[in-house]
Amino acid sequence: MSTQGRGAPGAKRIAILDAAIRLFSQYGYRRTSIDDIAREAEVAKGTVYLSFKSKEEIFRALAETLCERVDSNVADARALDGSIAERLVAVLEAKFGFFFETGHRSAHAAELMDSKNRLCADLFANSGRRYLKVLREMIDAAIHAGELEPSRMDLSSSDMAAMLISAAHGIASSATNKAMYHRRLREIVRVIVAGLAANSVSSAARGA
Amino acid sequence: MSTQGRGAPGAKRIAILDAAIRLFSQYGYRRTSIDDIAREAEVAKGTVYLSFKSKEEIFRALAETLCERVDSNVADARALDGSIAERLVAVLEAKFGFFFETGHRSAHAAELMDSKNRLCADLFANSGRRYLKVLREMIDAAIHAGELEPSRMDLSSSDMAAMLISAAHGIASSATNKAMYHRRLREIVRVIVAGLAANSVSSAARGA
Amino acid sequence: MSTQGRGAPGAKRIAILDAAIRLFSQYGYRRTSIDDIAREAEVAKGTVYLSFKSKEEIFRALAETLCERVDSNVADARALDGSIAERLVAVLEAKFGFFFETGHRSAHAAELMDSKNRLCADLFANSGRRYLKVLREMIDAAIHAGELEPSRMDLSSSDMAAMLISAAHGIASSATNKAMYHRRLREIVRVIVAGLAANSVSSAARGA
Amino acid sequence: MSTQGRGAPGAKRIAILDAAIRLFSQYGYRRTSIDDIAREAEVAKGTVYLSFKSKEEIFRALAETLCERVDSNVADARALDGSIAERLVAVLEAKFGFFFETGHRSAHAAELMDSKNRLCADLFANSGRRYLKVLREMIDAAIHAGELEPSRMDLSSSDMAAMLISAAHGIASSATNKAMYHRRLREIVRVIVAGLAANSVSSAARGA
DNA sequence: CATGAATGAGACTTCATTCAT
DNA sequence: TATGAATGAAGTCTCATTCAT
Repeated sequence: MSTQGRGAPGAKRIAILDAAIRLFSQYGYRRTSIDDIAREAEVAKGTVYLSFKSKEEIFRALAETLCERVDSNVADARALDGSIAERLVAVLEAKFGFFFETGHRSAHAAELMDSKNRLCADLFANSGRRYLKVLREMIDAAIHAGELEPSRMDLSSSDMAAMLISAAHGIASSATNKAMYHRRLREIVRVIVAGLAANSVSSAARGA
Repeated sequence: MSTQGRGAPGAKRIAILDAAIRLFSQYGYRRTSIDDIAREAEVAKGTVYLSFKSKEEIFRALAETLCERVDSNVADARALDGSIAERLVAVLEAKFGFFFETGHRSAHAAELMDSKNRLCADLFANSGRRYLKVLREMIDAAIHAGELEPSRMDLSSSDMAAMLISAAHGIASSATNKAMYHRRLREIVRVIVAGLAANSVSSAARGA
Repeated sequence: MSTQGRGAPGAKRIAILDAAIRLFSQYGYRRTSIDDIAREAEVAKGTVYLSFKSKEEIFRALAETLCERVDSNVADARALDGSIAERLVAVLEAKFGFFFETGHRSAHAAELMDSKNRLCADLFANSGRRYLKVLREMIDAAIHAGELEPSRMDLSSSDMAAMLISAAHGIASSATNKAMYHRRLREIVRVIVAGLAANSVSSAARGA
Repeated sequence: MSTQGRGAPGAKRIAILDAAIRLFSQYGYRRTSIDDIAREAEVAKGTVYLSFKSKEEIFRALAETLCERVDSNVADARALDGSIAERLVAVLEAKFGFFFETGHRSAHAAELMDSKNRLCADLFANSGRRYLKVLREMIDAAIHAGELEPSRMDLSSSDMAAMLISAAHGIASSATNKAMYHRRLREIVRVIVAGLAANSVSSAARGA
């Protein structure tokens, strides 16, 4: 703390955000006190209030950072090559993978991105809308390319997108580490794609 | 002394649990105070401590009650007739439907059944294991009956069971009311069943 | 504290108010912490919040009590006999005498009744209006009785009432104990009455 | 190093004092933070501590300045011509008029000159003594000149001086602007002078 | 059994003061 | 001389838990 001096501007702010995401993830928002955050960030309690007006604002800042990173990850993932299933997995993982960033699924990570969260409902609602659009466009493209045909099950591309999001979300709740999450996500996406493939007689379904 | 005996023994206890589940669902565990619960249950604050040693114990008792009800619901649902997809939907809804019991998804209902919850991890772990077994048995039966063939996608019946649970869980997070939940659950179960059907050429896939 | 048990209902509330008025008088509102009040009242900090929702509410309750007592004192004083000067002194002392109730003028007592105080401006404004009316009525009666004639100095009975209030207020600021206050108040009232007597040739002015 | 020397030495100190008196007057001592003062003075917070050792010292410096200005104003006022009443009004206004310097009575100006203020009790005590002496000398001169005769009401010239001070002080508490203050001060001084005139049969009292 | 007044640890936030640059 | 980031004591308020009645 003393060693960095005026080192990087905003270094303290970042240290505080880092500490906050660690603690919020592990203990939840309410169980994490400003004192805890300050101690973890190795700054004084008052220092926290130089960068953030309130505890809620720390949360919002975290949420913003998260949304930005997710948007960026999603854009990268979307540009990858591969089968529609592979690409969907990549894009879904880009959004939900951060749950496991610290190595294993953190008990309260979900709280951070709970779209019902009153502290940043607007933020996540916007991010969610953008994301849904991305998925829908990918699915529409795959429909045109003859890879998918959700209408066979009376589903629109929006329905399918929502289904994939729910599935990825649900898996994040039960997986305990990134590898497990990745495997299960791949499995369910493959199954859903198989279920909604253009003619399920082809490809994976038939195996031949 | 005067009021006692009037109701069934444990009437107060039940009133407290009822109040607690209402309040926890709506406001969350931390934001609900013992005072709130006592007021909602129309007993004195001290009375709460006659039935429960601590706030955490109220939570555990609630969790136990919930698990029992889920077990009972699941047993009922399992006895129903119908296609494998229909029966799976019924059994999944028996477990996750309580999210919407009050009419619409309560903001904090998930918290109550978060298997990561330190307050009753053991409880939910056991309940979850029992439930997984039920699903696996249903799936195994369907495999024997030639309705399902998850191995075609390199999945065991356990894998498929876990996949369905994740899917149901994920949908509960995004649906906002029971009707929406039911529709989406049916959709994803049908898609998964289609993807893992014995020969996907048959049934839903082919339509014949 | 333990000895009074359920003794008098509201006993704690009164103890807290007593402590508060002592401390506010001596140290001022801002310099007195809730902890101080609780310690002085010999209750726990939380106990204070059973009777009062906030520190401001303690202040308001104090102000209300004060206003009521002043109103009552004023009504009593008004009923007394004596010369107009004597009766005015009594009525003025009924309102401003509490400054010295604890024996000597408390450093911050004025703050409690500062009509500019945002915490109870309404309270004091009303009390002040009632009080001004009382004085005006007394003065009007004395004018009709031929004892006073403020119009000789181009003053209305309202002007004279305001003048007396200011005088009493100003004296309260400089006197250091009740005896001194009483003496000075009598002096200035006698002088003002002399200055505004019906014909200043008479009575006190002439001495004959 | 670069900016220094640009202004007069002590320019910053004066800017800080100016800012402080503005803010203390408007918000009171406790509600005004060093940050506020620094911002209002357009210097950095640390700079405040180059000129003043503590917040209290700012207050003391302000009080000193105020006392000096009052002394100077009083000396000027004393030199004016006019009746004894007019001269007393001028001298009283010289001391108490600053309450309204900003146009209207500032909510917390009184706090600055509260003689009970522990931060500068000595300062104000001395200033007060000097001021009392001035008034007493004026009154003594008027007594010799046959204009006043407080002894008729058993008052010394000191008593009369204290009475005038209290009156002026009390009026400052109730007046809301300079015009109102001036009018009321004139009224009460005229009444007091009438009450203590050499022979109240004369002058204003008789009108003839 | 039932009550609710009482407790006190602990939460969030403010702000006078210091100090490395 | 000037800066402003950093500090931490202190303040207001909440709430799980206890206990005398």
